[in-house]
Amino acid sequence: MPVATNEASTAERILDVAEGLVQVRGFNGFSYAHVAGELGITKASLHYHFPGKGELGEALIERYATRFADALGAIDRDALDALAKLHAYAELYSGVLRGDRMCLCGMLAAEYETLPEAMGAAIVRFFDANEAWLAGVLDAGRDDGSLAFAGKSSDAAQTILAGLEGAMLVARPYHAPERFEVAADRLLGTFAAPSGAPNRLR
Amino acid sequence: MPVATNEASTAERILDVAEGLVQVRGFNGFSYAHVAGELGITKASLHYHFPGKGELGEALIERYATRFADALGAIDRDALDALAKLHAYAELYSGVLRGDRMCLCGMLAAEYETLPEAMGAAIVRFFDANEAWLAGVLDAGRDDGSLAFAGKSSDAAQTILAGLEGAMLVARPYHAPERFEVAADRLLGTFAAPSGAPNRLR
DNA sequence: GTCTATAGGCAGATAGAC
DNA sequence: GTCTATCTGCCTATAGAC
Repeated sequence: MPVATNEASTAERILDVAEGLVQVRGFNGFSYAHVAGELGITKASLHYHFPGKGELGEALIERYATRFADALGAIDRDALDALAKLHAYAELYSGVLRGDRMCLCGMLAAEYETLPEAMGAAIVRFFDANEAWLAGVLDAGRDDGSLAFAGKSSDAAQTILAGLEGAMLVARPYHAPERFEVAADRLLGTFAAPSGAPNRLR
Repeated sequence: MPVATNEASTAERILDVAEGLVQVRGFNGFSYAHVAGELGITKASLHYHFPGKGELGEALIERYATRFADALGAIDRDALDALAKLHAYAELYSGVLRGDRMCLCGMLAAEYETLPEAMGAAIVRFFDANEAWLAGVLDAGRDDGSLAFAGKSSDAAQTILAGLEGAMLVARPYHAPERFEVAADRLLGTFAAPSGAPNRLR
């Protein structure tokens, strides 16, 4: 069992730097030289930890998806009402954008056609997991009357995911995170029940 | 004055091929070699028409924006009601996606941080023009009662643009254009006036 | 685990012949 | 306008010493 320490492992630090680079510049816009330079090690050392760029990319998505799933679990544990959960979800994106970054998987979705198959599959799994969580929140909210919307919750979940990813995408060229907030609030506002309070009769 | 002909000029054919490559693979995912190969000419010839990749990129956005503006003008001339105009606007995106392409400027927005300044500025102008047109349609629709929404029309326009760009971005990894339709219809549905008919009292 | 050294390929770009 | 030939630089990746 490894001893607990404040120092992150080299592999973790590589992932940290690479993650930032991909979220800002894209998978085709960063290189081993970028990562090695920022870490003060050589390109050859990177290949010891991640044999190729594809494997590094897979590890990046894997870790990002796990961290995201943990954040969704934390939102669930806070026992907020459905609308507050949706806003907490949007706040996750907001934090990413304030770091001048795009969602990792949103960025990779743009480059999808140039990526190794394994990375593409991992991206789809990330979106699926997010939509499943959103659909659960939407169903619960409609059941207790705190949310109001027509149609399938899975369709609504797709709309929310797409809206938030798009809001990040468009906000970045403006260097204006508030553009994201405006679009996110509007989007989520369309799901609030008219009364504003849960309907206790259902 | 040049004689009219069915043959596109070499510069135009370069733009055609490069446009497709950027919309599928991104600006950092295509090369002069790709374009030259598909056209059956050499890389050196490309440099005669476009001195550098940056200039080619600028020309790409310029032409794309002009074509988009023309399409918006055509929608205006069809004298549809506001909601129909919004759906016609979404249909523009739909057509791009059915060609397995991302919106050119949506793709470039992801890569924004790696692009020459002139390209970045042109991308912002594209988004600005789209939002201005959308805001005009939204204002007109609210005035004649065919649309209903709260807040500033410019904020609503941002939400629509972001939602459609995001819906394209997320739909592509699924190779499922219908995912776009679902999100787009839901998004635009939130702007329809409750009665469905124009309010003649305003 | 990290290094030096290097391979082999592809990138964007230029000079100059035709 | 398009070509051949070439340059320089960066890319991913590997071999092998320490």
